Amino acid sequence: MDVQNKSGYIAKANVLKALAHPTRLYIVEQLAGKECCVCEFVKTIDADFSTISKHLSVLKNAGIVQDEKRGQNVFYSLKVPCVLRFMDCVDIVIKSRIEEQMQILNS
Amino acid sequence: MDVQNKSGYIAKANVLKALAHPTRLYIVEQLAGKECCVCEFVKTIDADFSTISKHLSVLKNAGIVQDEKRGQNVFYSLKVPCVLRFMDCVDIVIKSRIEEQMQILNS
DNA sequence: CTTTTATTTGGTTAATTTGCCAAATATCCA
DNA sequence: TGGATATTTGGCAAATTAACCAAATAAAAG
Repeated sequence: MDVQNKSGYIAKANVLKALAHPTRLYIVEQLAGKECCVCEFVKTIDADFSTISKHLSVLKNAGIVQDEKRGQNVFYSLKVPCVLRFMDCVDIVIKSRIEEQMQILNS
Repeated sequence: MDVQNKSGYIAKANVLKALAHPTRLYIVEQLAGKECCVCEFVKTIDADFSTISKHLSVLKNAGIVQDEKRGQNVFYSLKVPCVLRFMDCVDIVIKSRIEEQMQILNS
């Protein structure tokens, strides 16, 4: 890994790091195709609202979501919808792991 | 996020977490289409070989790569090649962030 | 203009991750 | 067998991340 590429890998890793949290994955999935108000996440996620706000800001800083204030509320939406495609591949990884476990059990 | 889905999100996040490190991203890219010996990573990555070995084991435990010992060497290969598709979308996120910076500068 | 509601920010502590060193393992070669 | 090479594992200290509480900010309603 030569020096000029190193910062590139750091930048890429930071994007993935922003997604690599159960609550943030949930948020991103909820944002598939629609925008959501912070207030909705506060209702459905079992965590302090300040914690939820910080998760949203991690996603925003990573460039994955964008926000817009309207009245008292802040609405978040996906800025780069291709992140939703990650989920399919992640599911394949998990399924492949489960199949492996099954094979071990049946042998 | 109801309770039955919670562990699903944790599992998915763990897969992404395994990818969310510059060194591990580099490793995964190197494994695109070919297998690599640990010894090659030891040559090209500027870190202790024990550190590299641990990164490989993180990827292995996540189910992303597999290993095979042949003689003195251990060869790693991608088990779930679809992870390579992540890179394209990550690049889009980063590009979109850069374009945004440009617009701010030009306004 | 004071109060209420929605959200963000600051600060602290606990948990997790990372990287190095040293030691253990395993294979190969003399 | 004994030594050299390749890789993994254990352990520890430093760095990063996460969660909560309390306080700050901002818009809306009374």
